[in-house]
Amino acid sequence: MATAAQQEETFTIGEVAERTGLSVHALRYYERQDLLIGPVRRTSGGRRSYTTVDVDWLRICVRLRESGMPLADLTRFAALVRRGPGNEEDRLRLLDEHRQRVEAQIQALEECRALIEWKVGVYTEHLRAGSASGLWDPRHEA
Amino acid sequence: MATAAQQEETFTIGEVAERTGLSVHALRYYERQDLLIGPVRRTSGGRRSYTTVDVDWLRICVRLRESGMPLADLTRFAALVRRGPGNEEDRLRLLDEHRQRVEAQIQALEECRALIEWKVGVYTEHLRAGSASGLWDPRHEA
DNA sequence: CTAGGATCTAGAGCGGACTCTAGATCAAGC
DNA sequence: GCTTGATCTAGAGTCCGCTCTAGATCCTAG
Repeated sequence: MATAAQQEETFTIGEVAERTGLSVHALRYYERQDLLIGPVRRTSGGRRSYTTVDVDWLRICVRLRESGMPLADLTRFAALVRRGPGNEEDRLRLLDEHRQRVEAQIQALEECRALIEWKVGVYTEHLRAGSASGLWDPRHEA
Repeated sequence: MATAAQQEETFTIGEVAERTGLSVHALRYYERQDLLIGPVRRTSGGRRSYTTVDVDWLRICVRLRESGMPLADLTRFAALVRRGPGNEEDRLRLLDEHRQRVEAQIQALEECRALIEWKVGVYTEHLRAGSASGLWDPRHEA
């Protein structure tokens, strides 16, 4: 059965590192920080054996981290998921708060981009108009 | 003369903190890191006396920092400005590199926002459809 | 059987950006 | 003159998110 086969698919820490972009160090660190949804299985020899569920979750973590969610929040979110159904409002609240932060960030970045574009324009103009003449007052520019 | 008066306008470190949103500690720190365009004047008593030029520059710094420019880059940029005309290409390059990073960041944030919105949708739907029944398998959700 | 690389644990170290402390000095109001 | 609050310096401390180390163990290929 394809379904059964898929459920059994496991990965070493190195493979997970490849698939998520995290380092093996970071993966162990994340685990210590309790931000996986379940305890990671181990092989007979004591090596970590990750499932596709773990990998998917970690990929989400990576995205959320990239967008500035602190590890502590991810840990809280993981705890909610781990606890199972019944706290969806809490999860929703966490996500929604983060969405607001993300939107604020986008806003701020766009303003900054406008500032940069304006400055780039100023410099370009200066360069075009008077590259040879040193007639600017350093006090009035930045 | 309004112009002369404006040029003479000075601020204490506390006032600059208010106007830029930086803490007085951060302001002194920034100065140690050489990211002001000129040496800050001092009053007879040894207190810092900032000019409007300083404040404007610091506001730009704040924006660039908010968008993720490292202090080290700001220091380099300040050094270029301090050195005066003749290195506009360098400044342009610095800004342009940063603009690219900002754009990449916006991109990443927007992808993340999409992910969050999707997740929020999933949860909302779950809540609407089956808040009373505990029929989800924790292994298949996050 | 053995050599190599991947993995293990516990814990130390690091880089960035501040933040805070201590002890002294300065400045404005009473 | 005195108190109170802002500022000064030098340097230590903090927080975050990893990263790296050491020394041991496991496993796969030859």
